[in-house]
Amino acid sequence: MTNIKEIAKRAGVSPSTVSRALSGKGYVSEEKKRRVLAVAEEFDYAPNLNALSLKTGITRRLGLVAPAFIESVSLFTGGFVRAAEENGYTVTLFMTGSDVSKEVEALEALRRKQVDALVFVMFKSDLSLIASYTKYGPIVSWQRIIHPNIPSVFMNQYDGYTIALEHLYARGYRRICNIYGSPTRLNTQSRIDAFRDFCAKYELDPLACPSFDDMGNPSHGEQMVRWWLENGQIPDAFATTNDRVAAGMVAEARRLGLRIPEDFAVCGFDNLDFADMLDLTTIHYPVNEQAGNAFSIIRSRIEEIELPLRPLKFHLVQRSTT
Amino acid sequence: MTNIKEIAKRAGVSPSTVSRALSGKGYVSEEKKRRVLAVAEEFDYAPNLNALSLKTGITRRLGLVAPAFIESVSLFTGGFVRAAEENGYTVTLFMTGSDVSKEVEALEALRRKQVDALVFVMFKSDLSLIASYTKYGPIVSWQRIIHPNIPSVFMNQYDGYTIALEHLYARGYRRICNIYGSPTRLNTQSRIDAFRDFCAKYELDPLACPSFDDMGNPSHGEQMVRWWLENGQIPDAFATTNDRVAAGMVAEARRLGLRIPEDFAVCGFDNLDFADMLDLTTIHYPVNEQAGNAFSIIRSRIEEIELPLRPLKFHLVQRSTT
DNA sequence: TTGTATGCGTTATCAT
DNA sequence: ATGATAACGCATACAA
Repeated sequence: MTNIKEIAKRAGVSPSTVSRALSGKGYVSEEKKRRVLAVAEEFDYAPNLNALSLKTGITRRLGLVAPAFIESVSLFTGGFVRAAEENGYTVTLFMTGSDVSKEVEALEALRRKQVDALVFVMFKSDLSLIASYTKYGPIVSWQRIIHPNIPSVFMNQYDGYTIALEHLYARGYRRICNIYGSPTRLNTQSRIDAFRDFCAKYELDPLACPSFDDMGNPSHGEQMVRWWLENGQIPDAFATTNDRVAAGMVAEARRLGLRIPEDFAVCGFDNLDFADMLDLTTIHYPVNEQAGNAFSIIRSRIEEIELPLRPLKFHLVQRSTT
Repeated sequence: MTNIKEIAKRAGVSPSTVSRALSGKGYVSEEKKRRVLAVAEEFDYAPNLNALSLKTGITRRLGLVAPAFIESVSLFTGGFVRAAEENGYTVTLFMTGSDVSKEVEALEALRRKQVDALVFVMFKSDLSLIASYTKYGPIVSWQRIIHPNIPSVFMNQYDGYTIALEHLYARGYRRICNIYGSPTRLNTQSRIDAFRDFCAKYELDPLACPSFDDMGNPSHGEQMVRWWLENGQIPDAFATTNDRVAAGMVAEARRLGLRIPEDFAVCGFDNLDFADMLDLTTIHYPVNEQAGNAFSIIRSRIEEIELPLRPLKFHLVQRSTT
């Protein structure tokens, strides 16, 4: 509504003086400063951020790109928004539904200067496509990738998965069945490596139980329980790709009258909210801290400063399913 | 980087012709249009949205204000973002942690034209404070309030709660204990009314069991189970304020070796994701649709058009806890 | 159909 | 210490 020129007229000074008085940059006499501030107050002045963005080329807005706002994505979003707001940035959402064309829209928003930088929580586009937009602003990824221009705040799940396996071993389980996620993900490969090394260490047969790929939903967990019943009930423990699969197993086992951990143990991964409600043993994945690091990387690039990253560690949360 | 003036020079036309060619508004010959488009493509032209916002006074950005991004808030956010993006709007997040000063920051963002409108998912500020910002743009609320300038997309929970009570009655429960949320919320009052009318209809004594106020977390649910054990085990069913409290009850009952629904029944409210995993009977609350309506109200005000709102209905989701 | 000129609100540069 | 002026990138009223 009311702009700097208006305030200048009312206060009997020039627009530049008003600008200086309000921003605190540059010289301005105490008397005029007081007058300007009073007039600005009186006429309900508020700076127009679009003009500022145009002038400076900086929006202090960051884009967050995710397929949907469920569970761990929400957790990441919360952590990222908190870090951003603490430092005077604002976060704009881009929800893709795993649709590549929507991902491009987010990239275009960066190109058109709607945001200063982007964080991709999860994506499907070719890495090279995303990388071609880094010339418009910093881009970081949560999803584990390796690219010279796109830092990723991933954690190597080798360590976390090893914690799960060691825990199961310590509890006496020897016939462990692995339920993996997407085989194309680097994290899946890390888990496979962890299991191989674990078996070698304790001289277990890695092929004693079959493994399963591409699991991720509660329904997959339910499926696994039925598989267990119908195929000799061999495994005495399941190490799962995430808490959702584990939750599906727990729910289905209960419906079928099976007892956990007596019939078989289940270990989740992530430690989402509902893991507590289901009393699920799981591996805590510090999503909040990863989000904070994602922001720090972005900020350090935008403001050209060095910022420390918080070290990240998995840990076991033991509950009643093991 | 490259702007309209630059393209104009390269294409041998005036900036306004470029503007017209790119926007499709106004007359421009086919030949020049082709030339301009080719040059724009070649020089990687992208319009600067900040300049556009400054010029037009419209950002096509909406602010969403919420305390944190957990559970039903995430659900609402997802629905709102989807609706917004489908219509060419973008959503910026303001996370308040229930801190009033953070809510003011969101209001200020509206005043400073960083966003065109705001939706308050939940808030603590005085309604009059929020209302004083409606002169800067539309503001709508999910939280149930009544104010002439701030539409709310609430649903009257009288209906939903009645569905829960009728279901419990039909399943044979007669000693129903109400676990309410914050007593200052209008929705709590609606539920109290629903229970009163329900008791009258079936000639039940409304005071047969005590009611509880201000519950909301799983820990409150755990507390309720212990209360039940220590105080004569009177109620045969609990109608809870939300799924989180219900989940706490289910988890604690399991730990204590109680059987649900034999020892007592539990009915949740909301039908969040984990309700399915816990096999919780609950009342489905169409959050997505409410978010869509919130967006429609905002859009109708911004674009000054009439938009229909989707009718909303609760329904029962019967699972194994009743 | 096209081009010129102006303004959106702000800040930075440069005189004064 | 202060003010005039230009510039950020775009759209549009108006003239041609």
